[in-house]
Amino acid sequence: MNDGIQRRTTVKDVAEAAGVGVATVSRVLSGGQASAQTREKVLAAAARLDYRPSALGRNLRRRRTGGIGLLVPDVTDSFYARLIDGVLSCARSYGEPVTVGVTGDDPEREAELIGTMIEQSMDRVIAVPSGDGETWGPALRAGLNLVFADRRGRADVPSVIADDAGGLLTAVEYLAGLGHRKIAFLARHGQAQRVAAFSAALSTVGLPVGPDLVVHARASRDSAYAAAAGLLQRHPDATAVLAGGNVLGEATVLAARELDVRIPRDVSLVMFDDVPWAELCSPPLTVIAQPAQDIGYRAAELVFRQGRRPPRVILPTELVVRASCGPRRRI
Amino acid sequence: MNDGIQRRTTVKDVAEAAGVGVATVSRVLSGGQASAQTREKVLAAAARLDYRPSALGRNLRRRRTGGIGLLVPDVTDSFYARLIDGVLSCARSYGEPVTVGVTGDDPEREAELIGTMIEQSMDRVIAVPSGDGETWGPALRAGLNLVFADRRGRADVPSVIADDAGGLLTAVEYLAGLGHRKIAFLARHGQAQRVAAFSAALSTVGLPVGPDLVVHARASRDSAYAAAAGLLQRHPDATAVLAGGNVLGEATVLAARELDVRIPRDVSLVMFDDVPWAELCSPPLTVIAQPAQDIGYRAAELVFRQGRRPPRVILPTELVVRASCGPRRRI
DNA sequence: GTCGTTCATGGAAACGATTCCAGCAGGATT
DNA sequence: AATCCTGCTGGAATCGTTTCCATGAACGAC
Repeated sequence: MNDGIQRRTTVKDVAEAAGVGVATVSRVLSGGQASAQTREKVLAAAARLDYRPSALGRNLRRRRTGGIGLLVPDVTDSFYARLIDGVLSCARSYGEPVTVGVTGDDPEREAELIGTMIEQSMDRVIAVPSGDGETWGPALRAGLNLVFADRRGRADVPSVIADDAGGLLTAVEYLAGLGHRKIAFLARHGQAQRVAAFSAALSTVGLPVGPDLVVHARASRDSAYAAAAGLLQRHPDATAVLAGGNVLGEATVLAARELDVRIPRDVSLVMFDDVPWAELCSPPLTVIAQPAQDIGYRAAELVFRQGRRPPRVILPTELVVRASCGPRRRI
Repeated sequence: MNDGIQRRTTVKDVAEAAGVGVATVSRVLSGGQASAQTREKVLAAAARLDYRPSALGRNLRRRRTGGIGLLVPDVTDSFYARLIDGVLSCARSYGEPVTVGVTGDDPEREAELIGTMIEQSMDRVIAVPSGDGETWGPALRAGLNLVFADRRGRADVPSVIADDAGGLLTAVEYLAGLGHRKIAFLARHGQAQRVAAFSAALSTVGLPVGPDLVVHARASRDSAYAAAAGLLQRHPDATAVLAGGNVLGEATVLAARELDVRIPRDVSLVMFDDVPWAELCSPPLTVIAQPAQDIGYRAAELVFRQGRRPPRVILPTELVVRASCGPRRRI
């Protein structure tokens, strides 16, 4: 029984076994020119020794890791989980590893993770940015290939996002059509853009825009619950709630039950992001579906693309009507 | 404006700027011995140049990447998402990056990913193993530090798992107490161990054990749905269903609705894994809660631990009774 | 027959860090 | 005063790969 740890077989070993120089081995293995005879010898030796080139050596020489870094606020959130899945699925076809970091929507933690990425010489990074533009300065200066997903952080970085504005407008029109005049928005920090789209949608349908109808929560479930409960209690005149994400939607349903606010009789609810359980929920939730996986996949495609890239990719959203909205309640 | 890409500042630059040798710089920065005066000079120069040691150089020299690899069947599954979160949270305190791969419960893909890990010189890997023992041979021979999570793949690898057997026994006792005699188990591939525990639980309570009451599904949601629907149709005499995971539970609820099988009137359901939506579901689901995040965290702790490690860590599960189980229906 | 061109090949440098080892200064001990 | 020891320091080797460059052979053209 041999349970000793083997020394790694290197290109040198293969060269020796095949009776050629190391340069030739490297050339054959990376598809360079070589005579058929040598090629065969090298390949045979490599197979015999079960040789695997060390990514470390290669990366050091090339001064970059092919791999890609991925920064999301929360892996537990189904939306980001699907986004990650999309990125992984694209990266797999390139055979490149993906390193995942969780920012928790905290710019400081984000900056920390960016530092790690730079240390690792990651040259491709996909991120759902939480920090302001300047957090990303060092990353850009280090020359890494950056793509934002789900949010557009700064104008000079390409981004792949869902058509928030379109989805929100459809949802607001739908709610307005049901007679709702006071619609609240439960947002997550970092969704400034979505909040702006909400206001724009309100004024498009001719509803008054007030900042007091926007409530913010942090990334955690606890914070979401607190914000949702606060919203329902402090705004008894709001007859409809738009939840900015599935965690917020979940929190709203829970808080409503706790406070004995019935959906959709007392308050209507539209949630951003279609998740499997939205249909299982009681009542089934009307949602603005987002192509989370596609966002991840497209962002990965972009980050692998060498040449010039489109500054922005916008993917469509869709309002899926189920049973969580009804006519405005009588006060 | 300088938007040119900077050359990386190396230990050599710092040495030059501080007027010392490279060895001294390295020593100061990694906490070795140095006089207070030199230390200060080096630190100042490093700060001035915004020096960040390259992980590539370090890793090549050390012949290992500190980072950890993490292999799960599916990031979209809330259970594994939470497990990942636990691993990330522990890894963060060590400042080490985590590379995530998706196996899809496919041994072949798993072997492929193991290859990538070895190429990357990852020396720590946490995995939810899908392949048979021999898939992991190369990894062990390469000397990497391996810990299994959620499933125990082979005896010579430490594992962190939930107390499946205990949870199942409690659930089966509960269902038997409600009068159920024919309990079906909807399992995922790779859950052989859980299936065995199910059989054991049945015989403990004195119910007949038949392999026909166990139905298998693959990792995808589609496969889960098909399996659930098949189970409900082909086993009309089964009055209770145990779903081996949250995706399977979700599929069972959907299939039941589609087939007009009412829960819990027609069939009782217990699902493995407590997810936030279990409470929102109609009816709220009785579940066997698993500490998914803890499993990940503990596995990460283990993989970082240098010395000898316990061969197995078993974390408790808990039956959370909600409203998806009722007395045996009359046929 | 000689020259120029093409092609395969191998040695050596480079990437950026860590670490071994030798050198050297300065103080304590005999 | 000679010796030893301790503590700092810097040069050089090393990790495993890629790639530049020089060398040599083969071959066609003049």
